[in-house]
Amino acid sequence: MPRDAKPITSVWTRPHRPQREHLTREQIVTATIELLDAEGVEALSMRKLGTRLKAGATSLYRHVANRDELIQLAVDDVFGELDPPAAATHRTWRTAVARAATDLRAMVLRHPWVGPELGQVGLLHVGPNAVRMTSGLLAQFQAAGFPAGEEDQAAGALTSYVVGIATSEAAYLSLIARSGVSERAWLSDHSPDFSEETDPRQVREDRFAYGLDRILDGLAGRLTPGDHGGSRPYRTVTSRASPGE
Amino acid sequence: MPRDAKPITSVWTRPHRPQREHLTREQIVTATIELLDAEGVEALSMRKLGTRLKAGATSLYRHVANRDELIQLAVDDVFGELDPPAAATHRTWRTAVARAATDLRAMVLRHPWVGPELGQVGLLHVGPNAVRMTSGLLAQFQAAGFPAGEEDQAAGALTSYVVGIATSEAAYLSLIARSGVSERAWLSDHSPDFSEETDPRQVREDRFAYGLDRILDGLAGRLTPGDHGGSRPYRTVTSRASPGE
DNA sequence: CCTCGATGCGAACACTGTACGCATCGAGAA
DNA sequence: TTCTCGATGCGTACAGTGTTCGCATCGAGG
Repeated sequence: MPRDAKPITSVWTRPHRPQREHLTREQIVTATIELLDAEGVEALSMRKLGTRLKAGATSLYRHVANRDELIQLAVDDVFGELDPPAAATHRTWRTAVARAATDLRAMVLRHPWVGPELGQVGLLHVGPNAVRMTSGLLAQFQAAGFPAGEEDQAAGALTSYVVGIATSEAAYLSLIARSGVSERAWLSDHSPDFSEETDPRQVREDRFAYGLDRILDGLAGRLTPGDHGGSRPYRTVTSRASPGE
Repeated sequence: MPRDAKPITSVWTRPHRPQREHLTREQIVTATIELLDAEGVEALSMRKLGTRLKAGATSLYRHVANRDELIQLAVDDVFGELDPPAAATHRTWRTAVARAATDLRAMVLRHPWVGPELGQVGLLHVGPNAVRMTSGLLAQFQAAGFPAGEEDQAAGALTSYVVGIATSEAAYLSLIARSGVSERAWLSDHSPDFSEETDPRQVREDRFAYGLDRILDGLAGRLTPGDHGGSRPYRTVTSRASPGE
């Protein structure tokens, strides 16, 4: 023990009680999600998060490598809110898939920051909860009896649509929320042809349901009753020169 | 003029030549897009942008209000790369729409930062170029002869899918690019079942085409030859308790 | 009781967006 | 020509960021 120590603070002013109940990764992630939900991703700072947890900012780094990693953890955590997609059969696949899609949309709307974040990190390398969700969905398409190797593409198409529309919905809602008025008030201010009678929330839900049903229609066309795994070509129109990458 | 001025730098050291060819908003936006394409949205800083333009960082604020506004301008600018969707008829709508979708995907892949940014700001309030694109698409659906009031939802469903899948594709590609290896090498390292013969780019294009064709199939189901504007109910499966908002 | 790894955290560093005020410009007025 | 005045460039400064480092303190195991 070096004796040339020169304590500026006396022994008595020095804090003594336990520095802190130990932090947990779970606690941190939970607090992160709260903060993200409340103030958005730009407003998330390690120091703010620290004080919210009654801890020093740099203490968080004992449990989490990065701000980025922290956000990834938060993303995967909210995927845990979705209960694993129900098992389906050839007869019930459509309802099951529609339900999973609706749940996913609701989750993205509950956490408006999730959409953009998914777009920065990709859906695959997100974490166990996200994986559980996507593979559950895949299982539903397999149970539906899609041609071999096509289940992937079907599931991917569906999630792309859901995440895409829900993300833009969430952005729109956050924009309105930040302006402080109700959606209805905002619409009658900004949209010339908006009837006071229509329920904007219902409109959004109908839009979502419309697209969802069209996709399910299109996918159903790849199924014939009793056809389990036959192979037909599916390219009809598309495919052109490849985009610059 | 106060005479208590105390110039530290002598008159001779003071710069004299024209401070700068005047900056333009266009120049700034172009440089912004270059920087965003090259290094991503996190790496965009006003100072870096300034030096790249051989200008002081704070000079930019004479032409642009915000970093955020700057990014919005960049987003709208890249929408200008898309030529306005071609006019379509009842017979040609499918090819026309497919082409617009493919172009949009290519644009998002060229500028990987666009997807997430769209998810933060919403597609509508982005700018004239984006508006031109969406209304061009809408016109194609109108020409196709969709039931009245349904063109909106059709166009929205399609763009949601395209933006959704292209954004996640772009994120995946950026991830690989940052790791420094080719997509093929990355896949054979990270994906257990990956045959060396398959062309990963083709796979992605097929996935995109598959989903696109399914949506177009589903939408086509709402059209009957000669049916221009009749009204049928479209809800089949969906609609449940509304999500928490 | 002592030791030692795990944990908390204050201080510091490099960097960010941006407000402010001054210096300088160039076009039009006198 | 000379003067003026709005537009433009930019140096400085401030509050805030993520993250590293090293020390202080803890609590479990010998």
